[in-house]
Amino acid sequence: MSWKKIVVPKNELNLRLTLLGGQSFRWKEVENETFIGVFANILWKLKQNDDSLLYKIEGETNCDEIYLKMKLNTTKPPKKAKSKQFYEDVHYENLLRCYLRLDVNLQDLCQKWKKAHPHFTEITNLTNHEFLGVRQLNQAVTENIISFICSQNNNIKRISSLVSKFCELYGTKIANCEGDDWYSFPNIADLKDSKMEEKLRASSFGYRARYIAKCTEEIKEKGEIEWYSKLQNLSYKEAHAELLTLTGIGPKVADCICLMSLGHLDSIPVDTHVFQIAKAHYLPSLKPTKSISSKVYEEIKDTFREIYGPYAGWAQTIMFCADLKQFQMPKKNLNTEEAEKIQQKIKIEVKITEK
DNA sequence: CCGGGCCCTGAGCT
DNA sequence: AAGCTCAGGGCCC
Repeated sequence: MSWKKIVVPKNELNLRLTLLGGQSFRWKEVENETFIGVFANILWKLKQNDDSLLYKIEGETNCDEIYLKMKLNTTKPPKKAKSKQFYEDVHYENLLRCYLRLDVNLQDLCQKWKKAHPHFTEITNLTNHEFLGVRQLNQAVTENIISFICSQNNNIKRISSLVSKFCELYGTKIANCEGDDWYSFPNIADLKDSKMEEKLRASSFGYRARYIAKCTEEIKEKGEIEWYSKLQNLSYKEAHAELLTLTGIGPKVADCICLMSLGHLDSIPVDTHVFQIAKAHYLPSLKPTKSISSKVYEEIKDTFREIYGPYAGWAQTIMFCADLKQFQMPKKNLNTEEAEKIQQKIKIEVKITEK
């Protein structure tokens, strides 16, 4: 298959930050500006040029029906297609549009957010606007849950290795590409394994092994897709409360799941990092503590929601990404003169946006 | 409610 | 070189 394209201006999409910024842990940069990874049981290669997103299918197993049903409200791609090729292209393009939420106009949202609070203007200017292209991915629920159980007390690099280990253990091999074997992310039905906890411990999941083993069992009992669909249709608050009943899922991970795979885009995952951002720019009265109390947690969520509105979670993802160490501009490159110029520019823009 | 100790692991620092 | 802290938390008391 050759490269196919979807027209998307560059300011609507920053592929690297979107795929590698800690939302999903399944993407890898294989060569300059080309990314490879799996969703919906399909192995994708993605890259960008000036006005388009380019994609190429490197392999697939049976398409993930749960993903299709939950996200596109169908179990099969449409059959009216003129030819097989046409039918496939429409199918893949729809999936990719869905995964990247290309139906949402991000530039419009960013304009609103800039007006909503000077901090948003500040980070986008300081980082040369590249973070405005960070999109909120629409991920598979099971993958999202397990990935973020792995994320606790952990860093992106190790989370990625745990997630890919999990797929090797329980997923189906899709293809070998660029020297790596790529596997599907298993659904709950693929996880019939009474020895899961000890296997995961042996693969260095640590105490998360027990959480994953219990949690997946609990999801099975709740009915997996029926339960997921219910969570999608509930209000954010109700869905969040339901998720807290699962072993290994606390307030922060529940918010990640609401935001990243259940379509509750006003959900704000508050971790230590977001706490720091909140303290620095929104709630200076916050006192530094070792753990975030539920009262403070709610206060931070409410504050962001009030300022940024129904897509507040997406705004938070952009702020989080801009704050991630691995994406920060090296400060050495900015001499004081340049830094001052930028500061001046921000002040002017802030004044404009305040009006 | 709140705060603290504990849980696994590996990287980075001292 | 061993020991420390820290990293997108959660559970239990």
